[in-house]
This record gives sequence, structure tokens and C-alpha cells, in this order.
Amino acid sequence: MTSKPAVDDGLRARKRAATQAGLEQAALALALEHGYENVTVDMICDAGMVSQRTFFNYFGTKEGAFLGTPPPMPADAELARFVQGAGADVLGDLVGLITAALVDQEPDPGILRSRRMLIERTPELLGRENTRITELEESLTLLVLERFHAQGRSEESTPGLEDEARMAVTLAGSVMRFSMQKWFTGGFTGSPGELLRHSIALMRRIAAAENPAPEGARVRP
Amino acid sequence: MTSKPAVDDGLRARKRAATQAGLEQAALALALEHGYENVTVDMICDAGMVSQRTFFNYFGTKEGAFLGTPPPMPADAELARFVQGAGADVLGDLVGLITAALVDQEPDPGILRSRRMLIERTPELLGRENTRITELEESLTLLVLERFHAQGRSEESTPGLEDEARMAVTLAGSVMRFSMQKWFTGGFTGSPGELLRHSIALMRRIAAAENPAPEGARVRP
DNA sequence: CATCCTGCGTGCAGCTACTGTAATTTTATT
DNA sequence: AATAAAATTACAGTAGCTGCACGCAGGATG
Repeated sequence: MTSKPAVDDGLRARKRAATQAGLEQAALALALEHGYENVTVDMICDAGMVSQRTFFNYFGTKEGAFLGTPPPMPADAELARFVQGAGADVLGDLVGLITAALVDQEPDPGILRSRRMLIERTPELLGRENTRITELEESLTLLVLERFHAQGRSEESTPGLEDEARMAVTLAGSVMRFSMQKWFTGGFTGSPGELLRHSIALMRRIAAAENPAPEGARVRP
Repeated sequence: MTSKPAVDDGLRARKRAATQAGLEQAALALALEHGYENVTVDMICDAGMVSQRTFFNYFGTKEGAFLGTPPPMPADAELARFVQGAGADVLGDLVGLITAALVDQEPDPGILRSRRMLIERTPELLGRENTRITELEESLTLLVLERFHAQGRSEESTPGLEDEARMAVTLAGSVMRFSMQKWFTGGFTGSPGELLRHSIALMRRIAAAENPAPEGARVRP
């Protein structure tokens, strides 16, 4: 990921990372025990042994400590691979891209899971999470458009190309949300890969459905 | 509350409604001019000529004044109609249901539009909105399940029935989001009904795509 | 080793969103 | 007109969050 293989960390950086990790962990633990609303920033600071001011230097916001580092944007190499991807399965590739970013972003799956739990049961955090995702989708739409261009499709030749890209991203997002939900409510026994494929298949089946629109009047009474 | 069931709108109720509408309007106007973050509750109170405490009696939260009355849940009659709907087009019917609720909920389309504009450009509000929608989707999923049952399908005969319902709701939500976005960025010239049908068709096309999954390894590198 | 200096943590003062409480005013009822 | 009920208000207090200025330790330079 970085230019140098490893050692670039000084004592400073290491301490910093430790403090941040400590705060995040404390925040999660406290929230899972007392509920997000009942946890004050001061509590987290006590547990992490820093001043309140320092806390805000790290996260800027209370929520920040619970949500972890901002948005998982894939590495450039993978992005290029996606754009060049000749495969016709945009949806599958998109889902793969997002998943990859998610995985190599958080080393500890335990943290990831409990964070997910907390977010799931806390509307306020869920809102923030959605916001982040929305912002991410913005960039992904541009990516898909690039891919389309790489495949020789242009706005001129295909009028609704941008819509198509946006819809693809939207659907990929739906698959991710659906899978997450199923995964963290424990309704699935199997590998994440399986789950994702299962979700995509299900989506295709539902979307295909029967009659596209019986008379059209149904849509807007 | 009172012993009499009849004419519940006296002077009281009318004043109340006026105050609330005034506050909402003031909030929207102020935010569109100065940006959401730069509008304080006190400003809104000044414009609406009430105390800060009263403001919070009405909305409970600053965001409330900008988002309007909570979630548009359809009337019982329409719900029943949806459940009994023999039509196979679950998606279309769902979209129709949501749309109907949206329309007869806010009489003034001008308010609705500017509110939409504001939400669109304000991450914080967008997050809240998404949260509300998510909560709504919860109930809709149950509805779809009822409909399935009315069609004689049970969890026993069809293992993934609940998943199917959830996915249908998720997809309907995607269609709504997509349409909203297109509608309020002005990228569409035509009736809302047309737009919705167009969106559904597009979704079906993208979802269908080509190969479901070349090898599966793509999904989780 | 001495020196600078830069990044980081801290206290403090202050703003804004929000809540509880009790008093005051306004509307409804008899 | 008297009284009950409800709405609105002022006031005080809590929690999230920010700008500012100071001090200290890590790291670079000579």
C-alpha cells in the first residue's frame, strides 16, 4: 500500500496509532455495554487516558470514534483493474471491489463485527454510515462510467449511459446492504463470498420478476 | 384524549398547525440561504416568533424542522389493497405504494421540492432521511411477507421467502432513490409516473446483465 | 551534545443543541 | 365568570464541539 515496505514508523507515529486504537476500542466497548447515547466523550477520554481536547483532535466528532477511519476507497491498482475489466458482469465486479476494500481496511474482524453490531442498533450512527456510503457511491459511479468508456461506449452512442452507471452502483450498494444485514444478523452459515453470490442471484431473480408493468396506472394512483 | 370524538380542529389545533408550518418554512428558507450548518435554532425561533423551548416542543430536534413530519406510512386501505394484490409485479406495486404515500402527505409541492434540494446538499440531513427510510422499509418487508402469504406461499414451502421480501423492498427503495435523484437534479422531462416506470425498466435491464458470475472468485479476491 | 522547531497534548473560555422544571398565558369547558 | 387543560415561556443546566495559546517531548541539524 505504501511506497516503503514497513519501517517508516517513528516512535511518534506508533504512539499515535496506539492512542487512536485505544480510544476506538474503548468507545466501542463502552457503547456496547451502556448504549451509544449513554456514553459521553469524557468517559471515552478517561478510558483512553487523554484529555477531551485530544479526543477531538483525533476524531473531530464523537461519532468518529465509533465509525473508525472514514471511507474504504480501493487501491489504485484494483481500480485500474476494474476499469479495464472486460467482463460483462459489472455488478459482480463492483461488489467484489467494495468487498475487497472493506476487508483489507480493517485487520481485526472482531472490531469490525462489534462495530457493525453497534451501528446496526444505533440510528444515529447508521445515518452517518449511510452518508459515507452515499459519498463513496458518487466516486464509484464515475468509475463505472470510465469502465464503460474503456469498453467503447460513449454518451453519444448511448443516451442513458450515466443513468446506467448510477443504477449499477445503486444496485451494487443494495446487494452490499442486504448481505451485511444478513451476515450480521447471523442468518447465514457460509463464507462471505457465498453470501455475496447468493445475494446477487436473489436480486437478479426478484428484479426479473414477472410482468414489468400491467397497465402503468398502478405506478401512480 | 377528549370524550368527544368529533370536530377535533378548534382554534387550538389551527394555531398549532400554523406555528409548525411557519417554523418549517422559516427553517427551509434560512437553510437554503445560509446553509444548514450556519442556521441556529435561535434564528428559526426569531423568524417563527416562538421561544427556543417551544421549538423543541414541536420538533424535538433541529433536524426535525427541516425534515418535516416523520415517515409517510400509507393508509390502511391502500395497505390492504397491496396485500391482496394478485398482480405478480411486486416491485411496481411497492413503488406505487410508496409514491402514493409521499404525494398525499405534503400538499405543497414547492415545500417538498426545496426540502429535497436542501436534503440533497446536506450530508447530515441526508443521513437522517436514509435512517427514516430504513425504518420504513422494516414495516414494508412485513407487508410484502403478508402479501406472499395471501398468495399461498409460506416459509415452509419456500425457504428464502423472508429474504425475498426484504430484497424486493430493498430494490423498490433503490428505484425510489434513483428516481428522486433524477427528478430533483432536473435530469428528466416528463411525468413522475413515467420517470418511475423508466427507472424500474432500467433497473431490470442492469440487474439482468450478462453472466451471473464468471467463476465466483471475482467476488472475493 | 546543544539547539532549534515542529508536532502533539492540554486547559480554558465559549458557542450551540437540547432537557427539566416551574411559572405564566392562552384556549376550552361548565 | 370560574375552573380545568393545554400551550408557551423563562431559566438553569448538561453535553458535544471549537479556537486559542501554552508547554513539552521527538526528531532533525550543526
